[in-house]
Amino acid sequence: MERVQAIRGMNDILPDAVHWWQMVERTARDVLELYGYREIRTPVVEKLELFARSIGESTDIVEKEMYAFADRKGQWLALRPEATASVVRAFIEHNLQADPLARKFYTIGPMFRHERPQKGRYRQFHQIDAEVFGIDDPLLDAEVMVMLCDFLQRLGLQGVGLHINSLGCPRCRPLFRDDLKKFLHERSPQLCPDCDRRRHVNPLRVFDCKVDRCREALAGAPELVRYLCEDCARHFEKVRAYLTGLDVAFTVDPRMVRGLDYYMRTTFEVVTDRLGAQNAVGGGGRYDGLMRDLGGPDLPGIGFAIGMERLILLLQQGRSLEAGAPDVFVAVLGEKPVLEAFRAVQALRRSGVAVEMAYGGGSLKSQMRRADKLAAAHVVILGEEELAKGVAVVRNMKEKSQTEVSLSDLVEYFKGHIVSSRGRTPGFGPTPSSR
RNA sequence: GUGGGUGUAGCUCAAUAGGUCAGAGCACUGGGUUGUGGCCCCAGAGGCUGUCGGUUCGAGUCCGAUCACUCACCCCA
Repeated sequence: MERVQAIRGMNDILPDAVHWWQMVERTARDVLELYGYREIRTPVVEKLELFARSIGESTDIVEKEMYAFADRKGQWLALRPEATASVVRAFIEHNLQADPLARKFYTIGPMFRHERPQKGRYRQFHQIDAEVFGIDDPLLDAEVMVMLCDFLQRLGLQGVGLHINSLGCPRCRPLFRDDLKKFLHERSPQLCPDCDRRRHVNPLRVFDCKVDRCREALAGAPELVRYLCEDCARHFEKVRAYLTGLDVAFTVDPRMVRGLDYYMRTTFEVVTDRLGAQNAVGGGGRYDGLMRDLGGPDLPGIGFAIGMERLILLLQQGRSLEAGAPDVFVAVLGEKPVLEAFRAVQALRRSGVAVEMAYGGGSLKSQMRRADKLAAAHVVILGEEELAKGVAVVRNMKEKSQTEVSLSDLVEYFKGHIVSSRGRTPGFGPTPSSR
């Protein structure tokens, strides 16, 4: 029989990996809510037009990477390739500007892009996405980046850098664009075919080109920073000053351009050199004209997205997350203690201790083996002798020590002895709970 | 979308120049064992060698296609 397989580039996340996802999501929610962000959930499918208008008709995402299709009534829809457009759409649609609490949003979920799969790049991938509307103070730009760094640090992520740039605004960018076009026109013969095409549709993107020939040809090209209008220049300056003031390390990368048309002024990326070609772990920027362009109020906006697959790939390079192992394994010897053992197991579970037991009994040896395979931290042994005395033998598997504990004190005992709790990452220090 | 590499049990890998070739280790299940695990011993389960087609008396081994994975381009999170 031929078997049905998952779609190319769309992956199952198996139980072994799910712990990482939960840990990352939990940390993200903790941090985001600390900064005043509230969760919003929008549909995975939207009208195609929404993305065409926001991301840009001539971007690669819209031109050749979207999962677009007509539904049964012939309406053009698309699987969302990113989250910003949907969040902005929802904000406009529900008139959220009337709600003073509705300024900072986050959403976590799957995005879809039809690209050739590669390490850290999949057709269904997941993003943690944050958006803020209605504030144009550069203080916010800095805060957004500080939060991003805080989050990554909380996860213990190593080897990443923050790159920032300013793309100017509709007032100053056209000047630069024109000069750049002129420059590219002159250098046209030296450019690779891709760039020669790009210089017409989206000239800024030639800066992204990795072909040596192009990079050489670009030497002496006009630099965006020099074209920034007074407002943009001051804005950018303040962003940098705030970041420096908060001891956030960053690099100004004048050649960093983003692939979505809506970005302006501040843009930033968190990059790594440990993921091969997919070096961006997270990225975002300001998009002050977007909400107006989508038919809403003229409110500024800024946001970023983090690629969860990439993030988890990086985290897994560093260390292993021990999860799924029970804190305690209860071994029962003989028939009589079974009920008492079951009651103890339940009491422990209800107090937050993860407990497993041997179904079907068996020799102590076989139960110990079972406990070992499950990597239980402690084994509680309850046999007829112990039952008669009202105690249980508690063995610490790591230290190979054991003591007798009164059955009524078991819960108390483990509250003080559980070291590894679910979902925590060893070595990172405890993840503070939000409550 | 373009180019390179790979594809044998859950995992890591064997299988002389096409000819008992479908194997091993780990993991898994049961037992050795009615009171102290990780070792050891025994047994068991698990693959129509990614799939389809071709060459051949005969293909895991050669050829083609296809699918998947992977790396790079491209793109971006």
